[in-house]
Amino acid sequence: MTAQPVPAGRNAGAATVLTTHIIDALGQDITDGVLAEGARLTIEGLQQRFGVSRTVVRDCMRVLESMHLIVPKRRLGLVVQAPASWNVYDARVIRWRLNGPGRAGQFRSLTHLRRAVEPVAAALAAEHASSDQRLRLLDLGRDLRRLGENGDLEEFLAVDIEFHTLILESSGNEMFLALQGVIAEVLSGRTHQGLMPHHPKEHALRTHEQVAEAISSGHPTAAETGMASLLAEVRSAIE
Amino acid sequence: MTAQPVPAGRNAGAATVLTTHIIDALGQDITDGVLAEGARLTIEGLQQRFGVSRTVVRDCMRVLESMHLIVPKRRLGLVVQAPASWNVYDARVIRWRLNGPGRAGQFRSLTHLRRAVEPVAAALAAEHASSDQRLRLLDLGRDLRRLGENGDLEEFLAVDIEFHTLILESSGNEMFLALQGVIAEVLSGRTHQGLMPHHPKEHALRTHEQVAEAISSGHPTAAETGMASLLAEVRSAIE
DNA sequence: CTCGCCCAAAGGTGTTACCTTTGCTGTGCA
DNA sequence: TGCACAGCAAAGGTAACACCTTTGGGCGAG
Repeated sequence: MTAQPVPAGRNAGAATVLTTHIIDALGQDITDGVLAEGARLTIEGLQQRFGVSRTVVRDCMRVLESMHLIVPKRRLGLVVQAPASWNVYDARVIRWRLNGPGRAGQFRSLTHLRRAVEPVAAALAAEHASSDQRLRLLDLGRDLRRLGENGDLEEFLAVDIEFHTLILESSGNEMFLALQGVIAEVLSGRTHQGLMPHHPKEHALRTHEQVAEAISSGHPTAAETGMASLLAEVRSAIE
Repeated sequence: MTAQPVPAGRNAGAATVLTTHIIDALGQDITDGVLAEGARLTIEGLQQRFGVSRTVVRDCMRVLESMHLIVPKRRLGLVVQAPASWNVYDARVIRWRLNGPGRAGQFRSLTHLRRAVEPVAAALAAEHASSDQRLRLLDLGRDLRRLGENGDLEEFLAVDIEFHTLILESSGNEMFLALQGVIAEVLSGRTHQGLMPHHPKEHALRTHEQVAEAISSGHPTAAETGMASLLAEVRSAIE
C-alpha cells in the first residue's frame, strides 16, 4: 500500500477516520513485513507521508506501540519490533495478518488455537451452561443437520458460527469468549475459500448433534471428546 | 487509589512515566470495577485529576481505547466499556485483573486456558521441535526431578517455567508462545500462594519426564495426553 | 399550547508552535 | 591517544486555538 503523500485531507467531518487509516496502513505494512524488524520511522516522516499533524501521528503511534508493533527510541525514531513481541491476540493484528502474506500461517495458528480451546470450552459449557443455552444448543444442532442436508452453505455457516459462539459463551470463561470473533472469521474463511465439501459430511453433522446433546445433558467429557473429533477433521484439512 | 490532583509534577525527566502512570491508574480502576460500565470520564476531568496536559491525557485515552476499556463518545466523554469488550489477552489487562478483586476469576480463566493450550502445544512440539529443543527438554525433565526431590521450590519453579515455555516455543505456534508470560505468572502465583505441596508429587515429576520423552521422541499423542494429565491435577486444585 | 427551527454551550478532533530531555557523534584540547 | 564538551536529531510534553458534532433550550409560527 504505502500511501502517497495525501493532499492533506483536513478534517472533512469524518470522526476518527484519520487515525484509523494511518494505523491500518502502518499496521498492515509491519505485519506484512514491508517494514521489517528494526526498520525505523520518524514522526516527522509520517507527518509528511500522510499529510497530517504531529498530534495525529503520535496518537497512532501510541496505538501501535500498545500492540508492541513499534517501540519509540530517543534519537532513533520508532523502531519496528520483531513478530515475537507483537500482541498477536489483538483483533487488528489478526486481521492484518489475514490480509497479507502471513494469511496461511495465521490460519494455521488460529486453527490450532480452536483445536485447543473449543474442546475445553465445550467441557466447561456442559458444567456451566444455563438451561436456555442448553436448549438453544440442541436447536442449533438440529438446524445444522437440516441446513447441511439441504446444502445451503451460507445459512449453514451462519448457524455454525452461532453454535460455536454459544459454546464459548456458555463456558463462562471470558478469555474463551473473546476468541469468538476470530473463530467466526476462521469458519467463514473456510467456507468462502472452498475448503468445505459442498455438503457437510454426515460425520460432522452427527458430531455437532452429539456435542449439543452432551453439553445440554451435562456430560463434560463427552462434550470435550466430541468437540475434539469435530476439530480433528478440520485439522486434517489444513495440514 | 484514585490519585488526588497531583501538584502538576511537570516533566521531571522520567521518560514516559507520565502516561504509564495514568494508564495504569485508570486501567486498574476500570478492571477493578471502581469505574463500572457506562461510567463517564472527560479529558478535562482527567487533566485536573492527574495534573497533566491535554495531550498526555489523549495519548493515554488512545491506549485505553485500543484495549476497548473505553470508547470516546461525542458530548458524553469517554465511556467505560463492559468487561465483555475488553481485550482480555492484553498483558496489562491481565496484570490489572490479577492485582484486583478479579484475581481469582482471572486465575481460573488462565488455568482453563493452560489446560486448553498446553496439551496441543505439546503435541505440536512433538512434531516440530528442533533437536536442540528436544534435548533441552529431556534435561529440564531430569532437573525437575532432582529439584523436586530436594524440595527446592524456588529453583523448581524457575525450571518448571522454562520447561513449559520451551514447549510453547517448540510448538511453532506464535499464538501459543505469546501466552508464555501469563503462564509463567500462573505458575509463580501457584507456588507463591502455597497452592503447591511442599514436595511436588511423584506423579507430577514422572509426568513431566514422560512429556519430555514423548516430545523428544516425536510422539504427539503421548505428549498431548501426558500434558493433559499434568494439568488435570492443577485443575482439581482450583475447583 | 405545541411543534419546529435556530443558536449557544460542551466537548472531542486536529493543527501549530514551542520548550525539554535524551543520547549519539564528532571535534578539539590536554 | 583519549576524554570532554558542544551540537544536533528526535521523541516527550505543554499550550493555545480553530473546527465539527451533539444536545438542549429558547423563541416564534401555526
